[in-house]
Amino acid sequence: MARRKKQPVQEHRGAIAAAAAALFEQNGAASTTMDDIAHAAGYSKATVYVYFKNKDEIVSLLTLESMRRLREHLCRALDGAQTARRRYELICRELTAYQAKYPFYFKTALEKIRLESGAATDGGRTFSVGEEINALLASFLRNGMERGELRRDIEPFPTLFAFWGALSGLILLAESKSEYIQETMGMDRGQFLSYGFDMLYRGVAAGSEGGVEK
Amino acid sequence: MARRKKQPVQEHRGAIAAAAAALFEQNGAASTTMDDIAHAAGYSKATVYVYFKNKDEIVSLLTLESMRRLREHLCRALDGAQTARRRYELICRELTAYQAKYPFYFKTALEKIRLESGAATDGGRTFSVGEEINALLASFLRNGMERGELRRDIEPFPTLFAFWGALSGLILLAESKSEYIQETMGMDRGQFLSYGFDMLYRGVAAGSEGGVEK
Amino acid sequence: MARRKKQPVQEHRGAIAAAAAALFEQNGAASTTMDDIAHAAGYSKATVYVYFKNKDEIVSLLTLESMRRLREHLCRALDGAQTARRRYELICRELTAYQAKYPFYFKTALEKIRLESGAATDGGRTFSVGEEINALLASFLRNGMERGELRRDIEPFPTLFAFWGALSGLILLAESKSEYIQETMGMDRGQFLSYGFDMLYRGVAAGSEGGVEK
Amino acid sequence: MARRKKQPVQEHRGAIAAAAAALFEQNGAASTTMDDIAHAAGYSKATVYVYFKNKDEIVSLLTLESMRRLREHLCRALDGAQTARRRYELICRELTAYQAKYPFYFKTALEKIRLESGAATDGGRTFSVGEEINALLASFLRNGMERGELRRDIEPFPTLFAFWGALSGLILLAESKSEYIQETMGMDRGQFLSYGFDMLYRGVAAGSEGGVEK
DNA sequence: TATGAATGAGCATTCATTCAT
DNA sequence: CATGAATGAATGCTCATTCAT
Repeated sequence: MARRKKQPVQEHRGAIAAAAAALFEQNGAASTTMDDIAHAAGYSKATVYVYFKNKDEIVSLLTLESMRRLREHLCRALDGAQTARRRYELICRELTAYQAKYPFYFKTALEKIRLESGAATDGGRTFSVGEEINALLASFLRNGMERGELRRDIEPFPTLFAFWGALSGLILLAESKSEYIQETMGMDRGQFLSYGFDMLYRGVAAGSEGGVEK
Repeated sequence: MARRKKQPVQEHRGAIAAAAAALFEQNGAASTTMDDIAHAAGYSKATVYVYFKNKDEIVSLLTLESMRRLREHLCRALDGAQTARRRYELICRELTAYQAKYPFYFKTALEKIRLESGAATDGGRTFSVGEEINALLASFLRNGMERGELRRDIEPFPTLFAFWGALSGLILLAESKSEYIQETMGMDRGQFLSYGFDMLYRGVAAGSEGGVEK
Repeated sequence: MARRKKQPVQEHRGAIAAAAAALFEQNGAASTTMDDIAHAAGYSKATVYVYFKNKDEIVSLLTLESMRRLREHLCRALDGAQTARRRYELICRELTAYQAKYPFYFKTALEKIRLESGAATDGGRTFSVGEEINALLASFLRNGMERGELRRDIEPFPTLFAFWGALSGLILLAESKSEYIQETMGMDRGQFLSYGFDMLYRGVAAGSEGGVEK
Repeated sequence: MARRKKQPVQEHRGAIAAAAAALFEQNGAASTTMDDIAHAAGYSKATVYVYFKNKDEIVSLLTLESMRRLREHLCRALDGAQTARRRYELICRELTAYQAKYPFYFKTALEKIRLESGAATDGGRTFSVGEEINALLASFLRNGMERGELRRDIEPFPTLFAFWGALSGLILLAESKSEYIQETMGMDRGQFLSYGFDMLYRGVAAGSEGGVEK
């Protein structure tokens, strides 16, 4: 009896969250007002407060969602192939696609991954998802090492983090400067990213072993 | 006549900018009010508006300054050594030091480098400095290739950009998650960054040539 | 037919009023929201509006109730003894006890007694109860005069009102400053009130007659 | 130089406070909005915030002022006569006049006197003034006892407090029910108050000694 | 009757910006 | 040139009240 009525709540939350996501995408979360969100969602501001306690709660929900979506994308990538090389390509492809589809979500997820240690944004679930993503990538690295495709002297965790930093920086730059890149190098975003992804991969690929002395 | 009067103007602008920079560093630009800046600089708020049209103009100037400072740091790095490997190390060291000293400036510069194509932030000068930095790094890459230290099949511009993206992402992540890194891997920020820098370098170092087939 | 249906209505109103009273007691009427009341009463907010037109109506009802309760307490006091002195003591005891038990109700009743001439709070019934209380106390005074315990030159109504004002002020002060009183005079609330009650009584007791010339 | 400019600030504060006091008088402090105050004072809401940090600051200032004014009135009363009886009359007259002139201030002062132990409303100064008022009245009582006009068995502090409670209750009731009093007893406020003041005085006057046995 | 749902009208507070002097 | 003074426009958030079902 109670259940039947509670369904719509999630729909309303979803509608509001969707409107908010779109606005956040355009102007950032800070510059988006509750009024904007309410109006975009077709509700009054007071109604938004019926479904969300806070502006923060909206942001948190969006963050959590973006993290989960990212995790799904990565899971799919790892499941789609066996070789490390191929898996890496899929990871990059998924990340790129995800960024293209949900730029705000992507940015948010990255930021959260960078800062997750902060207060529990959505009951700590965001943090957990971040950990899961880390675990996913760590297993990818370990598997690649075992297969002999990746260098044996790399340490999974530092490598993983370094990769995260480098990959996210790369993708973000590719997005914000795609026009510039197109003009000065005649490459579209995808080509540039492929180039960058390759470069990063070479840093961990087995063939590079011992190649560089300090 | 005009010159003589313009000198003090620059001094006032400088004093205000310095005060603003310090505040931005601590609380971020958004959370710093014009009141804060005026007070910290020892001027009245209205006076700040005599020297800067906008809050934005202050931010832009600071951005330009941060870009210039960054350029100086990089120049010093390239001048400090001959081998590509050593130069790379110096670049990384300078970047790390710069980030440690002026985290806000660093972030700003990176963001600007990523987004500079936007409106003329300070008369287009910011853009120019960005171009200079790019040129600087391009020459570093080319020189390294000529010396045989770097792979001959890399293309300077895409590589350069990919490097920027990756490096900035790496440094930013190292900063925002230094605590987490320390706890989970027992590495301090410097060690983690060294590890990441090495990884990135291997992607362009000569020894890796042919090591990876697609 | 009408009667049978109206019974439950009173029960609902009672339940809501009870919940409201408890909340008002804790946080005051202004800080208590209709949501709070509805939730505490186990109804939906809209249902509360079925039984009460207004928040004000709830407050009014509670006021009426508090007046009635006060009247009962006073009746009991007057019935409990014959001498004026003893009756006075009982009145004071009842008032003090009532204030201790229902501070909000007490305050409300006093305020209403002071202001009742205002708009008809609950159909004028509150006013009537106030009148009854006045009559009760007037009869107490008259009886005391007849018995020779109270001064013969006092006029019942002005005395009665003056007593109300003085007594309520005394009790309210005793409550709000009980801590301060304890600290500075080493008296607890009850002792202080006894002292004050005695003081007031001396102003009307027979023995004081002629004692003061203007 | 700085001084000359700071004068107007006090004037603005004064104007705002005056407007606020008038509004508080009518609708109470809680129901008066900053908008109301600003509008009544002829300023914009933002300007009010230039001169007062908070709504609370306005309330606090008004409270302090009302306490000080009350203290002045009482000082004047004590200075105006030598006999306790006459002094008492002057105190009552001053209080009545003060209440008639500044009903809100009066109410506020009484409330503060009742609750002063709370947080420092205006730098603790409000509390101090309250203490001074208490000291003033205590000296009045002691002096009256020494002169043989007041009972020797009264204890200054409890008596003082009891008097405060009773007097304030009396005056407040006289004000809020003046119409009712007029109608039912044919007395105006002043007459009623005189009557009540006399009644209270008899409770402490020397002649009443021993008149009442328990 | 009972209520889930929705909201209009506010509210205290902030801040970048303007302008007369 | 420098500034004291003033403010319009928001902003996140609250709550009594209404209404269709």
